[in-house]
Amino acid sequence: MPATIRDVARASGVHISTVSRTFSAPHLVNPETRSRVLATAESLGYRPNRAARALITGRTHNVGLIVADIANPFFPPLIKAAESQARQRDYHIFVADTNEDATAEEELVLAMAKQVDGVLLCSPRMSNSLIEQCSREVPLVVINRLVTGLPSVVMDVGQGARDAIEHLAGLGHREIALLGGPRGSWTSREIRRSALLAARAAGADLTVLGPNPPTEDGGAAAADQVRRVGCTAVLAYNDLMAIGLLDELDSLGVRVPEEISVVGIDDIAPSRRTRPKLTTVATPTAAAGRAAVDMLLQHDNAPVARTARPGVGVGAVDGRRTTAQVTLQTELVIRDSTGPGPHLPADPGYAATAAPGPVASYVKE
Amino acid sequence: MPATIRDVARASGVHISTVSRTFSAPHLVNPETRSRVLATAESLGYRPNRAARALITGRTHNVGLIVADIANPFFPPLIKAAESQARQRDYHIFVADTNEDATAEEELVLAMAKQVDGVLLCSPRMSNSLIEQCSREVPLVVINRLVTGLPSVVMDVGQGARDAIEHLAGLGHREIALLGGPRGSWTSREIRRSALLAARAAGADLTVLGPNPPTEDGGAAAADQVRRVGCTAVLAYNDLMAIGLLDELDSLGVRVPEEISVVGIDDIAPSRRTRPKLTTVATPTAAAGRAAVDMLLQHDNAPVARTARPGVGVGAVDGRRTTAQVTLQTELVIRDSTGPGPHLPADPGYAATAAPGPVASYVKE
DNA sequence: TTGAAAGCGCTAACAT
DNA sequence: ATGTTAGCGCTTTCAA
Repeated sequence: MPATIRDVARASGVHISTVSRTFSAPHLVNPETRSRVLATAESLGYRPNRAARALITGRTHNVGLIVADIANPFFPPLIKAAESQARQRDYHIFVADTNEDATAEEELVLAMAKQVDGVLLCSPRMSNSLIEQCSREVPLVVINRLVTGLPSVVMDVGQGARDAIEHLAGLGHREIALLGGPRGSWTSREIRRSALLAARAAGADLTVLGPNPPTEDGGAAAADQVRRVGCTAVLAYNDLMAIGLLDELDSLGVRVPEEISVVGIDDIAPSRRTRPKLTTVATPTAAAGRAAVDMLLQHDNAPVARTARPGVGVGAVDGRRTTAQVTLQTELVIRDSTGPGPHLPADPGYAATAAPGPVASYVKE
Repeated sequence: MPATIRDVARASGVHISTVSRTFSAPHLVNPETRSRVLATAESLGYRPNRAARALITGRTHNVGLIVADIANPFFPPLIKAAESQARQRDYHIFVADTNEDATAEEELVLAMAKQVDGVLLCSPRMSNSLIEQCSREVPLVVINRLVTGLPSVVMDVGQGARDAIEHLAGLGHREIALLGGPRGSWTSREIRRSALLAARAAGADLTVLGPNPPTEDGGAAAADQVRRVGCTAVLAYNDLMAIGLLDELDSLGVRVPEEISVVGIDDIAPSRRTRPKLTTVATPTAAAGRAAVDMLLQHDNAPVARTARPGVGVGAVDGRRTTAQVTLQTELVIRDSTGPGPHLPADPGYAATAAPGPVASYVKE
């Protein structure tokens, strides 16, 4: 039986609305009264019930975060950053996992809708039109997808894929395979689009494989295919797949980077410990989490259209959300899983860059 | 402006209480009326507002989960399992991160208290008495700590530490170091207690180092100390520290397991990819997450002491929570980071077990 | 089987 | 500066 606003009012000899003001509009209450109320509240262990408050203010001070797989090492840094940013602004965060299932996404958004002020939708697999539909139920910020009309945060994987392809082409690779990601992934399409363009520009052949599940197993399963297409370099949709591929190639006795070069995308923590260490495109996931929370809450400060009394107050404030789209830079991190290919020009400059060893150009975020 | 119960009542020509019953006590409403109400609700996209419902029922259908560090690979599988289990029972889960800061724990529990039906407190660093105090504000299930009077889920790290020490002693190690975990960790104390006992029984010396931060850096930082104490084997508080130690020993040119054997605890995903592959004690983290949710919700089915009308209903139901303590088994996973020590008996049986290579006895959960 | 009415804890317009 | 009052969306007695 936690203390309510009424208990505090009684114990400090004021009306409940004075107690209410003490917490939600302190400047409207006499300093002396305020400190008295605060003192009794403290002694009773009173804390305003946010759910009750939300019922009338329309602000829950909660945020939803939907990801494909909590245990995928790509997400925890993003979740952590989002949680931290939210808490700093006194928001709590619901986390949900779709298990890579597109149909679970809509259901989760709808289930959360009434309890949150907005939802961060991470790497969605559902269609754009369904996303738009969801956004009519609850404010949405989309991460890792560009949806016109909706605020979104994406990493520039297009640039990243281009950098990766150019890196490989510069090393003398002309036959490159792209391990595509899961169906429905905007990031996967973007990588593909950009990689194809870059390969053409560099005079290299790009064979697209997939779609594949974005897991180690997915990468491992693609190893056979990779060998069959006769490429000398591979760009994977993400590090997890690249790591799986690395493992499987090792089991098959294929040497990396001597026989095949491998590049990942994301720069998750384990990628620094593979043998050879993985060359990859670092994506600023923590920054993305923070940015998404900021975008959501920025608009969340404006009072919501609510009328405590019928006939009073305005109609629906047509939330003029500036639907900003934020693109965060990526960075190619050259480690040891990429080396010279068959067409390496006799240019000592390239050879030096290609030499195995930590020639990393690395910038975090 | 989402549809409310009133909109549905109006549109289907019944009183709001009938709509309410349709959702919370369907058997009390005429089948025909029910399907009509359901149909209009569906067409209006109506979903009961859980916060409003909670206000009167006292059940939020939310659960809090507090961990030390979301990005620590130990936690994501636990979070994922807990979330999945909770959702299956139609509960949502708040996740919060303390950043390994003991003082943040209490604040987080209190901040969540009103919005959840209970909190899962993971690997707490605060004192038992503070935990008990928190448990008066909100039902608690503690994970990775035994607190008398409170339901808790622990992994049997005592057994795990013993297995590890016996494994090392059996390999002929007599000088073993224990890399202690963070201050305030029950698990760390438990490992220490059990490892000391096992070492004595096996006739080995155990040097305890620490406390250390439970991170790769913490493990790396301890490498110097490890060399100075002149041990031939190390048991680390967790895999993260073991991995950091492995890296640092490699940089220092110390060969593992030839010069020093290393054992971790947890069996997090990256431990399968270290070179050499890490011998470790597997802890069933996913099972722990599920068990904790089950324990919390099991008691949560009983109606809460609430009176919709003054004078009616019973007083406080003195929640007779069966404060069960669940202990989950651990399992030693022998990989390649442990090998023969200086006192290895000339027993071919031991030698075989100690031979490098995957002699893994591995059982997941 | 359904309707009426009270109230969960809180905020906000209005009155004083 | 404080009190009064209505009501957020919902459940739950009680009466019909």
